[in-house]
Amino acid sequence: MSLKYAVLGVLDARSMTGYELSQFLDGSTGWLWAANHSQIYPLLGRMVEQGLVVGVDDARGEQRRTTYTLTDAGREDLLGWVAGIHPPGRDNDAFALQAVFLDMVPGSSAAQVLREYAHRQRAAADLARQHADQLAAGETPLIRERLQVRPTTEHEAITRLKATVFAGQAAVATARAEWAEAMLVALAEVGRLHMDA
Amino acid sequence: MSLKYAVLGVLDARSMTGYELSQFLDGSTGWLWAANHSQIYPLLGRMVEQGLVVGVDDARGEQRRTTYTLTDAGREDLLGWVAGIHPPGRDNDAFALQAVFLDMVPGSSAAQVLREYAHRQRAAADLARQHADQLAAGETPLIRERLQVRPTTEHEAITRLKATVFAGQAAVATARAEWAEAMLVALAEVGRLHMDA
DNA sequence: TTGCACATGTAAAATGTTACATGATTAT
DNA sequence: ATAATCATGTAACATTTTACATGTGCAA
Repeated sequence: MSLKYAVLGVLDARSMTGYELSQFLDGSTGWLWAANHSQIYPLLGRMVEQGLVVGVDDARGEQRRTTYTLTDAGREDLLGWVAGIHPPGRDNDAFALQAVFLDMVPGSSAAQVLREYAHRQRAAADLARQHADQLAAGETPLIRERLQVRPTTEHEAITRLKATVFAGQAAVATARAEWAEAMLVALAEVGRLHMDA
Repeated sequence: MSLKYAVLGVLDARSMTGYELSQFLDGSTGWLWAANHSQIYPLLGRMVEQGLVVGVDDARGEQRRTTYTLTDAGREDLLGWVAGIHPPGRDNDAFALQAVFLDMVPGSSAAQVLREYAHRQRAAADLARQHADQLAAGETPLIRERLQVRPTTEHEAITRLKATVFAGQAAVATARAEWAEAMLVALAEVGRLHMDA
């Protein structure tokens, strides 16, 4: 269900083609929801059927393409979801699972796993912090479009709230990195559980 | 793939029936991987075929049941996975997605969503902290069985590492709760974005 | 005797990933 | 010309959730 609202939420800022949407959601942008284009194209079709978006054929030369725009019904659906309280999704964490068995393997392997994870989480935290800063400066690809339809008096509040979301993501990623680093410290202090040689 | 290793990892501590396993993984225990019994029974069948576990028929009266035990091949598979570095899984976070659109709805709704989330994360953090404490005291359902097959000199190191895993989970959940609380503060400071009346 | 815990499965649907497939446009 | 980017889809597979389905053992 969340993918649907990720799409509606992006289209609320501005109309896009399926291709633009799939780039936005392809994971490399560090945005909040990642999905493949193979999920997005069929979903857009279903959403058109449901009247949540309209697709306007907008060919450039021979290159066919469709630009999707949020309808009032789509916006209503989005607002209902955003205001609602939803049951928590699964929070299965593959790293935690691996970490709890790390005492079974040589200390050098365990340390490698932990360092790699910590490194990735630090990188994720940096990305999120950058995003928060860009948002606060009004430099993200969508924030200007979003603000255009809102009263100027609200602009500061809106950017502040959105920036807090990404700052929070950064804080969580940092907590995760510190977690792995705490395990590295524990590993070093107690000495190698298994001889490496 | 992770479910497979969650099962192997539990069976490494002690043999269990499918029912016991599915209770262990049913989410209410606050363990690291949750799954339904409808996933576990077929998986156990496949794992028997692959020689990772053996199932011993162990009927109690007329009540049929099968107890599964890790094989050497199963343990080897587990150790290989634990020592390896794996690509990060999806970290799509439905709360973050909802949070970034919270400026679109009345402040009272937004505040409710944030309070509910913060409350849940505090509860999750408490559970993880409790688990860490129980682990350190050797009181979790599996830690004693696990330690039985390990030299006494390693016991402290093993429990310390495992406790750190759950302490880390608690820290991450706390970071998430603080995230939501930071958004509540931002919401209050900038005033209601929408009039509630 | 009724309900709960034990015990094991299958089926259908939703969701997500990887691979396959095609063609147009633009920059080098 | 040729490679990268734009643009849109389908197919196969894996994973997860929800529902359906059955039967035993035990305690109130």
